[in-house]
Amino acid sequence: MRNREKATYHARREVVLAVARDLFAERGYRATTVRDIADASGVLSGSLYHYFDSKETLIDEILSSYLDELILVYRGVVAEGGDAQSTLARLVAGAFGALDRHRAAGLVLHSERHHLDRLPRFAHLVEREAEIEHIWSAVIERGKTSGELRPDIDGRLTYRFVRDGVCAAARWSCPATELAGQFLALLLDGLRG
Amino acid sequence: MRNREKATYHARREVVLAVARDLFAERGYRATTVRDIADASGVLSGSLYHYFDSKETLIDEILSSYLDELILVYRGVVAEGGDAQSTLARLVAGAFGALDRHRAAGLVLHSERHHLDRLPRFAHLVEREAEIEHIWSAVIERGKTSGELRPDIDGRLTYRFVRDGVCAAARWSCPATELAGQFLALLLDGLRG
Amino acid sequence: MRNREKATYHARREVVLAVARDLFAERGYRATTVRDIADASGVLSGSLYHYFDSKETLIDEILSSYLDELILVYRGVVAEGGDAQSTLARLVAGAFGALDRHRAAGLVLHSERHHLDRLPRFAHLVEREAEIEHIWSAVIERGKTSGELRPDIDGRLTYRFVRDGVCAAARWSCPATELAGQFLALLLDGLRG
Amino acid sequence: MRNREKATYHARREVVLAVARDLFAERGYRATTVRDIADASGVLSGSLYHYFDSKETLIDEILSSYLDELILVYRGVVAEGGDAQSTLARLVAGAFGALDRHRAAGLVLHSERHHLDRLPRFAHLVEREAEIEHIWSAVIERGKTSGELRPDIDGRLTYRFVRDGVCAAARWSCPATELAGQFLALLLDGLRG
DNA sequence: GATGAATGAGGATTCATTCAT
DNA sequence: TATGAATGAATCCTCATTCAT
Repeated sequence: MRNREKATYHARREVVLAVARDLFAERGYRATTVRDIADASGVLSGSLYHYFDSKETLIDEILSSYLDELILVYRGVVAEGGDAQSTLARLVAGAFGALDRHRAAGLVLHSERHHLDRLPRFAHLVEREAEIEHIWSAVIERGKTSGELRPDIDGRLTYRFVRDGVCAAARWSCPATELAGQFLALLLDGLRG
Repeated sequence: MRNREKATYHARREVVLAVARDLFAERGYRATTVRDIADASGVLSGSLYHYFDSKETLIDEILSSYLDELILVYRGVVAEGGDAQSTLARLVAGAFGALDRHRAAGLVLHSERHHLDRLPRFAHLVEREAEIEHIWSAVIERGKTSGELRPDIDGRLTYRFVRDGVCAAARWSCPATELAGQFLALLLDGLRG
Repeated sequence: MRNREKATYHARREVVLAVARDLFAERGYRATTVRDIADASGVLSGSLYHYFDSKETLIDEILSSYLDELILVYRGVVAEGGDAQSTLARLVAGAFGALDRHRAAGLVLHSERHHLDRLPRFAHLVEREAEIEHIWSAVIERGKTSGELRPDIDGRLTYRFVRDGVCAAARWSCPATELAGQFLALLLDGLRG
Repeated sequence: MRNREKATYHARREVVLAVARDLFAERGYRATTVRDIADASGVLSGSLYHYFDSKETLIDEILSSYLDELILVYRGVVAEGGDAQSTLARLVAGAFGALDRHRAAGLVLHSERHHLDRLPRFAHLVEREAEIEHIWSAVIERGKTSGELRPDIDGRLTYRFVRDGVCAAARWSCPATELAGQFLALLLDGLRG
């Protein structure tokens, strides 16, 4: 039956994707071979190409779905309104929440962003990250203008610290909410409190 | 003359090392081939092996000299004494100072630490990083005990944020001292100031 | 069909193995390149790695199957019982029989045993050869005790002469049974008869 | 002074030759690199080429001096006359005596004869070995004709067993005279005595 | 003579991808 | 749709030999 076939196809595609996610997270994108993924998925390497055009398509889907969610969440946070501080709080919470659901993507992005960014294939990653950076920077700059946040700290720089700190956190085994809490505390009030 | 030859050898070795540093920084360790380095150094690939046993030796030397300096600097900072806040200030300054002189090492460590850590060849990196982590954690914990620093933030987690933030900063084109200043301000007092 | 595919795979694997056997026999193990084997097998060099993990695996399989058969044959001979002389006769016959079916293995072992024995990968060869040496020595020593064989000749030394003589014989174009006959006559009664 | 220089040159040449002998014996010809020899000789690799045209020249000299001596000894033995048995006894003694002074040559010849024989460069080895084989065969055939030796054993085959047995013996740590004695006893009267 | 850096062809191995079945 | 053998370019590394100094 047509539907059953479609469902099967989709189910297997998801299995492969999930396996790839795990392996990329564990070993890194480049260190994981297509055959590794096929073996761990219970299919043969040739069959992978029924589901995905290439290894790049695979990681692209993993990364894109992370960035898509991230952008969606961030846009939602900003749309909700509120002062800069509470917005930042919700951005941080959103960041760790998304990371929790896309650990592999966070890890790969953290480890291999530089490498991937050089490939034309992944130009759209750069664009998406630029939008994210813009959202954060805008919030911070608004806080500086309103006097909520100190004026002597660069928004873009701060975002970068945040971005890398969040991704790095994917490597640590610690509940997302706890990480988010500590991170926010540090970000807003610093070690001196 | 003997001395001249030695000097030439050393000079060319340094050229190769510098070229490797640049390429590793730009493209990443794995994405840079031995031939890339040879080409850019103006020698044939086989000639590289006069200077370095292997590609791993090359990156090892780059990373080790960074971590060696880092440990030296950090030990000096701690030995100088002072309260936790001033110690942290000097640790941050030291971190950015060392990074400035070892940009490639910082970048590689940031991007490929996960991959390198899995190779037995680089077990010593893990050890060295553990010592560094210990130094930082101890300072933070001391500050918490003395009341200088807030007690609700985990020292090890904080160090990890710092470590990744600093390494990530190697990718940004911004003077080290400015980065250090912003970073320290953020670390101690947070965005709210 | 599944079976057909398996059969094809196996058949081609055997082709590669046979080609490797011939080339190793003709040129020696080290002097034969993986590409030589691939070319002579009608595949590309990369394809060899579907069938064999490495060049070492290839020679290992060739040598192991020889030694396995040799040990099986020798154990059978000893289990059959009989006096020392008749046992020796059957050992010699068995040696030349196995050599006839594993000429390449005999040649490689003869020419490159010293080299291979130094590689950890081939430690098991040493063990297997030790067992073979033990079987032969035991038979000779038993003959000396029973008075069938002269007491002034060292069993281990004799076995070594036999081993190298047999392997060397693989290089000569002469029917195995004739070789075995001449060899046994020489071994038991010497040139003087 | 001219003589002094010549003497020095000759002395160093001998050192290199001796070192090469030892390394070839220990590791085999192909497994020993020119640099290994240079290092162990206390010269630099480039300097080796003042003394020897090539690695092949080096092994050639080692092998040739062995075969030269062997031929000289064998010719002397035959020229001395005597019956076939005593001639054989002196041939065996001569073989082990020469082997004792040229262990490396014996080992290399044993392990890599097949490989070297394929190179045009070493065609003369084949010729020299043919002469040696001729000498031995002639003695054995003479013994068969005179009735001293049994007529059913092929002379050439016997010589081959001897040749390989002797070379193989170079690998065993056992005094040459003892080896010669055991070998001769086995050769003439066999295990049955 | 002596040096030792430089050469460059050639070695084994890997792996994303293709395609006939 | 699924298979899995085949591809072939690319990778790191080796080493006998040369040659400017």
